Amino acid sequence: MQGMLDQMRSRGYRITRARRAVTETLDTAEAWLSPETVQRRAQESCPGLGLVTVYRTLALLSDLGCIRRIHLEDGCSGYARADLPHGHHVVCRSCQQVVEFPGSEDLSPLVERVQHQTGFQIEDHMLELLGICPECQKQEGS
Amino acid sequence: MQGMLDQMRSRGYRITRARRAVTETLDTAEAWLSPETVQRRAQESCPGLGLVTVYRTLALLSDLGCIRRIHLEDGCSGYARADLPHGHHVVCRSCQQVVEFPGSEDLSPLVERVQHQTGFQIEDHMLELLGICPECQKQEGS
DNA sequence: TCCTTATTGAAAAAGAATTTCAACAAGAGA
DNA sequence: TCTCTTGTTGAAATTCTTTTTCAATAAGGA
Repeated sequence: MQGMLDQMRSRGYRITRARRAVTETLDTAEAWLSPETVQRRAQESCPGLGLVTVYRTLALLSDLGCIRRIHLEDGCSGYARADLPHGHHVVCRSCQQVVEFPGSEDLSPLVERVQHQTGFQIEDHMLELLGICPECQKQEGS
Repeated sequence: MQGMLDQMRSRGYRITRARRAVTETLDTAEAWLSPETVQRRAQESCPGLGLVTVYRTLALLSDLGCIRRIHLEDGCSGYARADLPHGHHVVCRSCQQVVEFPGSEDLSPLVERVQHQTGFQIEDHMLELLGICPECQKQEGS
């Protein structure tokens, strides 16, 4: 979290109350958050925080690579902390919990194959795993 | 394409001029299409086709598994034909061309690993490769 | 503490997707 | 082929989301 604010600072962005609140909210969240949820939670430490500022800060943090958009069937406007430069997320379908996992060496053979078969020059990939987190598994069992 | 219409029919949906046009548009497209683009193209065989109907038909085809949403950095409202039950797409960054490639045996080790490390019960995944298609590579060269 | 200027919030605007509803047409049955 | 039922359509209105504009504010260097 210090990391996020530091990155902002080092790139010349000012550290405001609003940015601090949004950043902290995302940094301490276990789950992916919608802009509205970010606003609601961040308002606890920054009363009156506007949704516009939330959107702007989300864009900023996203540009800095500090957070990453979560893509789901029904909407892709959620965000979660991104600690790893080339990380991906496992997402819980029932409670929105997210856990990041590192890279994708495992993908190399696949990328190679597709590159060959399609002739595409592959430069990037997006990967996301969907499932049920341990906590929700327990609840389902009962 | 007959396939898409057949699926609709067999599930009791009526085959209308509008649905025929939207379905054909998506079936013959080389690239992913936005709802607006679908409308524009489909209107050639179905004049006056409304955007509302396009949205409805996209939702229907998506439910039937005939098309799949394309996820990109800046927006996820594109759709492309999905022939393979568990296929994924390679997407060209410069011209939006898409090619489907089959499954993900390659992913099993990764899924296993993440399952172990996080305790998540992983049920599904989304994967998309991004790059430059052969045609656009040539143009870049010149 | 002062001053410059990036940042903020409110309102307005723009954009995307959904709901409502009367008119229409697909297609089963006569 | 004609009729009738009912699913489907398009237009308008509505809702929801995101972006732009702009005057007021506050961050942080001098």
